[in-house]
Amino acid sequence: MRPRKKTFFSIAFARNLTVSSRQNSKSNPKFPSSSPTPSPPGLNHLKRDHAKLLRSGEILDTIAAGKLISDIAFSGAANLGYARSLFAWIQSPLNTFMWNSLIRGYAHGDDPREAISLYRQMLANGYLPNNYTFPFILKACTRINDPRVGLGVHGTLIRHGFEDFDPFIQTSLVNFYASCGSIEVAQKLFDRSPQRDVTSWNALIKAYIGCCRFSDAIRVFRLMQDRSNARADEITMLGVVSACAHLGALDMGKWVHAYVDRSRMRLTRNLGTALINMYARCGEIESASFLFREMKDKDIRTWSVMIGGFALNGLANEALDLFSEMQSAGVKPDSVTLTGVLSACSHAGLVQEGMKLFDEMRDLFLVEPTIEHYGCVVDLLGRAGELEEALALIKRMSLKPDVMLWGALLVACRVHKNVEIGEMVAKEMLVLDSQNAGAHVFLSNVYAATGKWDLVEQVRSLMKEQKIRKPPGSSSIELDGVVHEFLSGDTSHPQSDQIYRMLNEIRRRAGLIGHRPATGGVPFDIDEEDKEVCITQHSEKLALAFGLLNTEEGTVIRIVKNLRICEDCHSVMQLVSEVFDRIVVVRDRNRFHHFKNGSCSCRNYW
DNA sequence: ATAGGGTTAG
Repeated sequence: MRPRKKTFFSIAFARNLTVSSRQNSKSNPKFPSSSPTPSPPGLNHLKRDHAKLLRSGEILDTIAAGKLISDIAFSGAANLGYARSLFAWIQSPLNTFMWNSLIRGYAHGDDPREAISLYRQMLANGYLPNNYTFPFILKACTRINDPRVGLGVHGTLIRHGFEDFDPFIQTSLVNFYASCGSIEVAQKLFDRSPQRDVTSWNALIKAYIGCCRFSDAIRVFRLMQDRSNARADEITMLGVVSACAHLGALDMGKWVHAYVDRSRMRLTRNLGTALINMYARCGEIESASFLFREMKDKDIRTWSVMIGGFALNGLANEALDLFSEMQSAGVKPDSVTLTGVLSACSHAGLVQEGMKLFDEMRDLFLVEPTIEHYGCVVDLLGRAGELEEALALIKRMSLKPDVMLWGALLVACRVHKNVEIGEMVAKEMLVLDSQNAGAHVFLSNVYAATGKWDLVEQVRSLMKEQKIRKPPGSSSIELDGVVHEFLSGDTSHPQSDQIYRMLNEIRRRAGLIGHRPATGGVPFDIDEEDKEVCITQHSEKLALAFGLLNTEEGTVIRIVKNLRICEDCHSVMQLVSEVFDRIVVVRDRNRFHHFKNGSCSCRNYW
């Protein structure tokens, strides 16, 4: 704003602004509008409107003043202080619309708690909330980490008679309950919603994704197709594609891709990116790459997803090449991109490249290393056997190590069978999280492997006492669009007898060419999974047998596992790929293993 | 005069 154009009122108000706005409180208190920091976008225009209303006297008109407050409050979080001081200045009676406008602004801003405090003031001052108030305030409630406030708001809206008739409020409630983990309540409220349009369905799909119930998210999508007139839109598809990606459900994912084409939905940048991610997370890296090349406008996410996809599939060189290409294209890598590149290095054992990137992050890419980046590097060093170096890195970093970071080192200690560091790391983890199942299982396995049976008993009884259970190994495999899930030692599947017969057959044929199980007699055995279930019944083996039983010869068998694949399963998969002449693709917690002709794409480095 | 749903990560 040029100084000459300033009106008396805008200057007067700009002063007022410095009192209430945190942003400007550090700049020159006398002439904030001439301070070198640029005004938030649109502020000058709003100040002009404000000045005009003051000159004409229209500021006394409730509707005009309300509109101005609303415009300012929603013009960006930085202007909220301005809106609030105008609100405080208003002489004419306030109204619900003005309160709503401010609450909306704060609900979407940096400090949603302030929306709640305004809402309370509103009620305390005798203003009645209306149907618009509740979506705003519930938005704020989903963003703070305290369900009690939202529960209270729900109570208030019931008292005011707003429950079960307004679809906007109903959807806001679905989001709120989903945000605090009450998916059942969210589902019930959805069921009671009077009209379910595409937004209501999208909210429910997102609710299931939020609690990792991906199959249910897809089930909801199917219900939406079959039982409602709501037409899926781009946001629906983003959710469904994401669910397929998490599940590794390739057939479903392909179907969704075809659906997008068939319904002539535009393949937007977001949807394209989501589909690339889906293909990459289903192990179809060629399809991912093809789609990536097809896409005209890519953003940082598109690049990051593709780089991360190569990393996940163990294609480190492709990831690094694409990283260079991205920079040549003038796209600045962000924190997520670097996570992808570092994990590519870690999966391929490219220690020097990875360390170089890590050292350059701050200065060259202007990305401050986060605990996630440290996680990649600990993984990189640890997997390469440089456990001391990884430990030293954790010790000298300025961030406080979390359980995940120690966990990365623990995994490396297990792989390299390092008891000393491993024991120390497990104990560090238990300090941060005394209930951590992984650390307990590690210790118990270490003590068992080294014959310290009294200590084994101690850990075991402690776990039993505190009801600490490691999540069981689980593998899923998709057949004709249905995802079948197997737990370790599972006998609940209708085909269970056949599956176990097939497992015997696999063992017999593997034995013929010299395979011996990688445990029992092995002196040092500290796998990720509990020893309660025999490794011959690991979930990925059950899924493999199920796949062999139910698919034609030559069909690729795709398995997704929730934990890391164990050594014995890995070698069985290799053997099956040779003996049964099948391509087997396993996505474990960490990465892909593509088995073909008796060997694995990870080259036994994982 | 105002409302609800958004893809990436160890």
